Amino acid sequence: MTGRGRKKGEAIPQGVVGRLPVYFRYLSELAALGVDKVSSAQLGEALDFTAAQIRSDLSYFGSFGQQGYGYNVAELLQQVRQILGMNRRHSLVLVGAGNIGKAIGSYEWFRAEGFVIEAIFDVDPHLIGNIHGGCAIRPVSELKQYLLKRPSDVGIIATPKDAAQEVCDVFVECGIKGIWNFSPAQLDVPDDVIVENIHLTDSLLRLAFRLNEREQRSGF
Amino acid sequence: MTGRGRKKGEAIPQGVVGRLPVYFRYLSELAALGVDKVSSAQLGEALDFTAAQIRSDLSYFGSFGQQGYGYNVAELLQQVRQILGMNRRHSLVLVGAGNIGKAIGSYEWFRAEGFVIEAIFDVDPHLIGNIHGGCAIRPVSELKQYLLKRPSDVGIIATPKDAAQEVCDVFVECGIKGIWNFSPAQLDVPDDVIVENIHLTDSLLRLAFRLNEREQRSGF
DNA sequence: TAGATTGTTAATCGATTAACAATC
DNA sequence: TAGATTGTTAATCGATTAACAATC
Repeated sequence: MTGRGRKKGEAIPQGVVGRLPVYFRYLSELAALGVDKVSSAQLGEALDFTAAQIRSDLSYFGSFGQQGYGYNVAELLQQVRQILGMNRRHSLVLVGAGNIGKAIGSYEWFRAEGFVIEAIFDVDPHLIGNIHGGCAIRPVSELKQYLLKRPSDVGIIATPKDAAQEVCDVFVECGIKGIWNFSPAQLDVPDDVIVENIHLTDSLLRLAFRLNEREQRSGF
Repeated sequence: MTGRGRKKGEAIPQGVVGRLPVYFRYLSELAALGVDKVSSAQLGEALDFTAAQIRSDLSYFGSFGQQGYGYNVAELLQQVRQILGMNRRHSLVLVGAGNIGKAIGSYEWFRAEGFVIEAIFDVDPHLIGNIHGGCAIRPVSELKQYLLKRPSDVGIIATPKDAAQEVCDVFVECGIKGIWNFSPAQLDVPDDVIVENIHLTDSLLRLAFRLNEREQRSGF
């Protein structure tokens, strides 16, 4: 029931962390379709991983399958949820109510999974007071004061690059430990603060690189 | 001048591809600040990589530095641009004019770097004809016919999950070789088509996982 | 020249995979 | 029971790093 118990305390490799949400996403789909069992071989086939890798990944956290049967979809999904820390509510604050901010703020899935945006901030005086996803937009000058009264789990940065580090500093000062950064800035934070970046430009450039590589390969 | 020439033809490892845009981003910053030289040690310090890794990454593509000096920023930036395939124009079509679509469409940096959105499509009849970033929004029913007349390098999927595969299939059918996917769908494409995903939910879940892990470590 | 830093090799480290005993 | 599939070990593979000769 404990799986790879000997590894307790060891950090989980990046690769594993990266695949867990993929497992979650696919198991959710299977559950929604009413599928009730799945084997590591089937998961691997669908997600383009090897079966061994999936079993090895899961074994960092426990033993969730049954020999000769595979995994119960609902149960494994619940376990993955647990592993990802989804079984508690997370409070988020969002800074930046431009297009990206609005996109994030209106993603219903987040709220449904317990990631609740509690407040939205922006510098633009024209936006202040507007309601978005049930939240009034507040002036960013009040961010610090707000956070000191109502601590938050995650701070979202959806500002232009130039404002990003400044906002980040306020987050850190107010005790936020998780930052979700949509700006192209490379944020500087203390060791105990976790930053997850969505760098759109990096993503597009990786695509451009691979397109280019592909052309060289076939083109001539 | 050729660097690791012996490796010609070998595929470039994922890790290297992932770091190239980071180099590009930082070199752009240095160039904007007027810095004219940089060593692998300084790059490593700033970006949290080892100096050896940076030199090793670059050596896949050539020899761009000088012993005892380091790298000329402007020159290395130009080389990285070249490596990433940024020295040519890319045409993009965008499907989905919701918040995310609008965010992408209004990102000036893309256009400035030669990634030009040529057309925007949506299903919503209310949006048809609206101008966004210089583009009229067209009905998605015309997507195929449009692409057959005006081939495009990259197709962007900014639709809800349910429409994603369908749009993807049209892209593939019309010869698009690069797909930038913002939907949570796991797209099914032929081997010669490159998909670059921006999975917001995966990103948030990685953050949640690491926050959770952090708490276990320190919390008790 | 002396000092600095590259590009590359060899050594190390870590992640993936194949194989299989355990067992449902 | 026979067949299937797990969790885990050992082998393999690949990526990172340390070290250094080359040289600006």
